[in-house]
Order: sequence, then structure tokens, then C-alpha cells
Amino acid sequence: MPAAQPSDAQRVHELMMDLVRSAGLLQPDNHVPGQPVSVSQAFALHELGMSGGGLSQGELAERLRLEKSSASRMAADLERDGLLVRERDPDNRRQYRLRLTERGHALHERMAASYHGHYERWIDAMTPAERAALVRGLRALLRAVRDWRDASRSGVND
Amino acid sequence: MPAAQPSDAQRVHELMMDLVRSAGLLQPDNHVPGQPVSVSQAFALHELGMSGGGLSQGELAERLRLEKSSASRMAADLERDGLLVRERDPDNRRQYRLRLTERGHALHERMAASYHGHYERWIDAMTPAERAALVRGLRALLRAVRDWRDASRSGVND
DNA sequence: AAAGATTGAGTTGTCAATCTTA
DNA sequence: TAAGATTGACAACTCAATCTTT
Repeated sequence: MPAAQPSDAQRVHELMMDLVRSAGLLQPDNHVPGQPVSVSQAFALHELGMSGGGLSQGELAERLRLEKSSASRMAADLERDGLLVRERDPDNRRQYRLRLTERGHALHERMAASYHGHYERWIDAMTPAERAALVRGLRALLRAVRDWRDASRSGVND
Repeated sequence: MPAAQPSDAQRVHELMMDLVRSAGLLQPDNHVPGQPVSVSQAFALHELGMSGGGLSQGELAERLRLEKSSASRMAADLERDGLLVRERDPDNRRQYRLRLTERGHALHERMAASYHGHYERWIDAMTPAERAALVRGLRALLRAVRDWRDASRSGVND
């Protein structure tokens, strides 16, 4: 593994920051444009919508890489807003089962369609070679991020 | 501009979501392990250490892509901790000139030696071809996102 | 005791309004 | 008036301590 030029990391960092800003994605408290939820909440709706229901708060936290306390507060907020219900699991009353309400499902559908539309428009505006490069680069970056994170967890980087 | 495969948009969408989650980008990340400063503060020390001193708070905010109010509070904290001094610019007393103290410089040196930013570690773990692909793809995507956003602003997409 | 969820205190960001100097 | 910095109110994380159920 050859050492990266410092400027490569810098370049990618700036590109990612610019991308996130231009796409309006990731100001911590910022909302999904035109939707009444935050980015984290949008991700939560997506996880719950995809997983057929029945996630516990701990599982949700793990999937979103959040602390369980953050997941707890977020789930409470989403319940207050009528987007999900928290039912105690009858078989193990320590954990919740989080399920989207009708409204939660509808919002997820709407947002998924909107996001997907954005990506289609953006990708459409790229050449095939650029698309291939993007997919290749993102896959490699994702692998690197995951490997590093997993190595960190097991103490190799400490 | 040829039409994208529907699966290209989907693939990129999923990769971006995975990346946001795996990189922990939903968290305003905390402390540099083993050092008495936060990640943002570490970046600030780096900017100040590299730029020969004399940055204003506004310039610092711009480089770190923070709000000027965040930069203001961070500079106050760093001054309280004895890592920098804020001198009013005698030629324009509206702005500060931020300069690292001895301690600030020492800490920057120590961290530069031992700490690489996440992006540097990640990019290091990629091959040169993957890095090139990533930069190319991200640039193209960023361009597409910006073009679309600008077109939206002028009402074309609404 | 252990697992899952909650609460309390602290950190670091945002935005909007305000103060100060040019 | 405008530029640069500050302050206040708030959001969404974190960690540590605690409550509840098994």
C-alpha cells in the first residue's frame, strides 16, 4: 500500500465537504429540504421502512452508528410526531419494537422517491466514464472506511 | 448526454448512504484520542500552524467551513486554554489576528507527528488508481449537483 | 448480574440578532 | 451602511449514571 500524497486526502476531504454542502445534506441540525425531519431521522425512517418493522432501539442505533441514548431520544421525537409507534416486545418487555405508522411510511416513500430522483438527475448529467469512476472510487473509500473502523474497534489503531 | 442506467443512480445513492453511516458522519465527532483538543480544534491548530499566523476568525471559519460564530467560540476556547492569542489588527481593528502560542505550536507539532486525519488514513488504504477514480467521480458528481442546484434556483426544475 | 432504554450534563455545531469599528 | 465578531436560543450528538425487566 503506497503512501498517499497529502493532497489526495485534502482533495477528497474538500470534495466530500463541498458535496455534502451542495447537496444540502449534512448540517447536523439541518432539515431535509422541504420535509419536517432531520437527516438522521430520514435515515431512521429509511432503516425502519426497509426492514419490515420490528427493529429495537438498540438495533436502530447500531445501524445508524449512533449511541443508544441518541436513538432513544430520536425515537421518542418520531413517536411524538406520529411517524412511528413504540410497542414493548411482549416476549421481552425490555425492548421496544419500532414500527412506522401510516404517516411514517408515507413520508419515507415520498422522501425515497425524491432522493432517488435527485440521484438520477445527477448521475444522468455525468458521462459513463465518470459514473464508473465514481462507483469504483466510492466502493474503495467505503471499504477503507469500514476496514479502518473495524480495526479501530479491535484496538489496532489505539 | 446519454441516459444513465437506473442502477447507476441506485448504486451511487446506496454507496453515499453507506458512506455517511459508516464514516459516522451523522455525529459531530469528538476528541482526538489522547489529546486535549477536539477534532475541529486540531484542524484549527493545523490551519494556524501552516499559515504562518495572522488569520482572522472569519478566514479561519472559511477554511474550516464553520460558521463565524462557531469559529468565534472555538477561538475563545483555545485562547482560554493558552493555545493561541487574539490580537486586534492595528490596521483594521474590526478583525483579530490569531496566532499560536508556544504551547499551541508545540501541540500542533506533536499532533502533526502522531495524528493523521481520518481522510488521510482512509485515502492511504486505497490504491492510486482508486484514488484517481474517486477524485474524478466526486468532481463530476459535485459539478452535476451544483449545476442542478443552480438550475433549481432559477426555477427550471420547479 | 446483564440487557435494553432513559435521563442528566456537557460539547459543538446552527441561525438570527446585536455590538463595534470603518 | 457594511464588515467582523459576539451573544442567545436551540438542535443533536456524546458519555456516564440510572431505571426496568429478565
